[in-house]
Amino acid sequence: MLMGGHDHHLHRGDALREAARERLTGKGEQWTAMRESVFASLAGFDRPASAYDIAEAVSTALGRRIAANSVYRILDLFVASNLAIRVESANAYVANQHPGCLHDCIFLICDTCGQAKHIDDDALSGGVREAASKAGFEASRPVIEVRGRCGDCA
Amino acid sequence: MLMGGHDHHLHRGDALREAARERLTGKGEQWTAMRESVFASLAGFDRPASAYDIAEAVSTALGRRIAANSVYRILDLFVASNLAIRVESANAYVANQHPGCLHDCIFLICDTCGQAKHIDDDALSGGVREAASKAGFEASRPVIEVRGRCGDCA
DNA sequence: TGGGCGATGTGATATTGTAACTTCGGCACT
DNA sequence: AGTGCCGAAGTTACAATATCACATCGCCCA
Repeated sequence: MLMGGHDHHLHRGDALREAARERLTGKGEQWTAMRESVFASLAGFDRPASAYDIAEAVSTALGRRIAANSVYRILDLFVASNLAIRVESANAYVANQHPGCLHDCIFLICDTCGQAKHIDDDALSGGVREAASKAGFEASRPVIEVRGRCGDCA
Repeated sequence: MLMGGHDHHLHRGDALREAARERLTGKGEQWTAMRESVFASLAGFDRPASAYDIAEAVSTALGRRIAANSVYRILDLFVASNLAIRVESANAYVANQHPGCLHDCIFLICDTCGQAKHIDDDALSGGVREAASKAGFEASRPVIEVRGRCGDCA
């Protein structure tokens, strides 16, 4: 799972949830039961999940109906806090595996199975930022995604 | 408007429409009045336009109601034929200024004014494809977009 | 005790995207 | 001319995604 000699702060399961909690509380935000549920649900998917997917999963987990807009609120917070990343070309979200580090991530999304692989390549993303800058553009959020077919589905 | 010594096949107005027509007919597809209207409308926007924006513009231009799903059908065809490109992070479309050439384009989308600037950088997009390939992924459609603030809005 | 405030609940609605089926119009063949 | 085919476009319905406005709850604290 490790890419390109990049081995810091990669979390799973409880450790990931704990890292997320620390990250959020470190920014002065609360780590509530609802937020924990949403994060756990998001992290439990093996592919990008829509807000509605998450709403349904959380509803099942908690045994009561959670509306999508509550999930959106929390996802927006997560994205702003780098706990989650929005996959634009899939209208969906994934949990960030290393919430403490800022990266412009690159996603490889399989059109066949729907799985998304996350890679970091600071040279590439830096190049994109630089190209934007050269065009007189102040880049705040690069979106680099590749649609195609993953190795398993090839 | 020209970027990086890239000066081929850049069209505007009637010339662009003509290039689009040739491209489409060259692929064995028809260039109908409806498709021409949709293309003209799309090309007339100075920023990415949603299918509904286009449906409304075409409806006004033709004096009768055109449903969004008709526009979607045509936009899908345009995208498949490289006459238009979908801006994933904006759920919108732009006309391709040089429909004859295949590029993995890069869009700089201003969060303030909504304008999108199109740049080509084959080194960058090639790097993205290569990175995907190294990860065992068969890239069919890279999506490289940068959200931020344009020079005019800075 | 009650006022402020952030988080969440709730209902409504807007926007974006698809599906299924019908109708239209040209074209080839008879 | 009549007939059948086929792609384009029309029409209706619906699904999926996203936002808005406002009510409520719990907590801190003045």
